[in-house]
Amino acid sequence: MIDESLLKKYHASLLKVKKGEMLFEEGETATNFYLVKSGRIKMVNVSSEGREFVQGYFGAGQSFGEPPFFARVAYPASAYATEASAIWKIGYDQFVLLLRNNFEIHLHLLKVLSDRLIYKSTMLSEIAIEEAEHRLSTLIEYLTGQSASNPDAPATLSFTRQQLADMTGLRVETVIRSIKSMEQRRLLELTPDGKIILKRKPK
Amino acid sequence: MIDESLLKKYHASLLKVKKGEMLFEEGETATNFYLVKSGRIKMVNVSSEGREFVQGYFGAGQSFGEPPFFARVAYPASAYATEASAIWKIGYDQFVLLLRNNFEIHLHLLKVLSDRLIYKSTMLSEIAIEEAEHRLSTLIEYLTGQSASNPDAPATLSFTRQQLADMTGLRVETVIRSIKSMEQRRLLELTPDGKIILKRKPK
DNA sequence: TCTTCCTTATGATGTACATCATAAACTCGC
DNA sequence: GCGAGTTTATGATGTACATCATAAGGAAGA
Repeated sequence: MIDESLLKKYHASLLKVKKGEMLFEEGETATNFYLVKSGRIKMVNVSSEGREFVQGYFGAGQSFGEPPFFARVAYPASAYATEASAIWKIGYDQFVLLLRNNFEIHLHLLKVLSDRLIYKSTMLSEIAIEEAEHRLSTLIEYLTGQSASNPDAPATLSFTRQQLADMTGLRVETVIRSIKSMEQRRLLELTPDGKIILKRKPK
Repeated sequence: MIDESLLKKYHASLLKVKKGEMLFEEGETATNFYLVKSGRIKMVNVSSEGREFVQGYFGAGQSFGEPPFFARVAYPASAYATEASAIWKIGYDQFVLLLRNNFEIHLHLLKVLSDRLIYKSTMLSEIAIEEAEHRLSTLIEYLTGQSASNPDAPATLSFTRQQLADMTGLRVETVIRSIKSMEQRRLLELTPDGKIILKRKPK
């Protein structure tokens, strides 16, 4: 969303990371604005008992880790590459300067954070007060909406049941059973190979 | 955080609401930027089975409902006054104009949204993967940090156990039992009248 | 001051989901 | 092209928290 020439103008540097490589860890202080040029980044929390919660996945064109960057506090989660990636990074003063000179980007960033806040608020209330199937259908609806270039096309989801579990605070077995049950009750559809989730007709 | 004369300059209007009055409801489209002048606003989601989840409380000087306003989508939660309140409201075009002419406020807003995003992310992972007592101590730590003017002073929390329950997705009885248990194990302290929670010594 | 509603409290019981176990299909790097 | 590690799958069992019930102490308002 931010032009590369603009990033270069404000002294952004390009960081190459291998699959599995860590970008930052929970607790570190945020000093850079990150933007994915290519690849895929995963943000996770790990509980005291070793359970994982995925805050989000970020692909080409998306920035991540902005909240602690702007709030100037420690990262509330860790980030690492799930595949070889190239990441733009830019320091605080330079980025603020960029914002000062580019109102539209500044405003767009407000929208990006707002979108994310809506997602978090939605999932927060889902996980807090709704049960497994409800949580899953809300997440699935959101994810299909995200990935669909054409909102009318029956988009297939490329997330595994394990990934859905990690984003909903459920366990794989529960996700597997819930999806199976929802499929039997025609609340969602599966592709012939049984692997990919299809969104049900939009209401 | 935004000067009143500035709000007036951009044609903000002052809205007076009585205790219990609704400001907007989940599903409505967001058309105004809201800022509390005085009083207290509560944002909540209600589940299909009638369970409540509180997204947040907002007092004097705080804005609320910005995410759907900037993202130009429907509210993900409802807001109402828990006491008689006065609220500044301002339309989209006017507010964008205000931002365009006031870089510091624009940047500050980025920080406000960032702070909120960090809170949501933190609670999301807590509720998803940690158990009751852990969730509660994280929330209590956050809330005491929020309200403490002096971070060293042993701040007392003025939230009821019901309110803590509504913010953690737990039920009152569980909060009561957890707090009692934590108090007995000296993980937190209670005031003599047993009603208010004291934060433990900062580590 | 009396009534009503909220808050804290505690015990008994229920349940959605986690956990543990086991396995077949599949995909991926070497 | 073959072990190693995912992914989907299903059954048996465990448990943290919810739910239900009941009650005493306070605050609020009429």
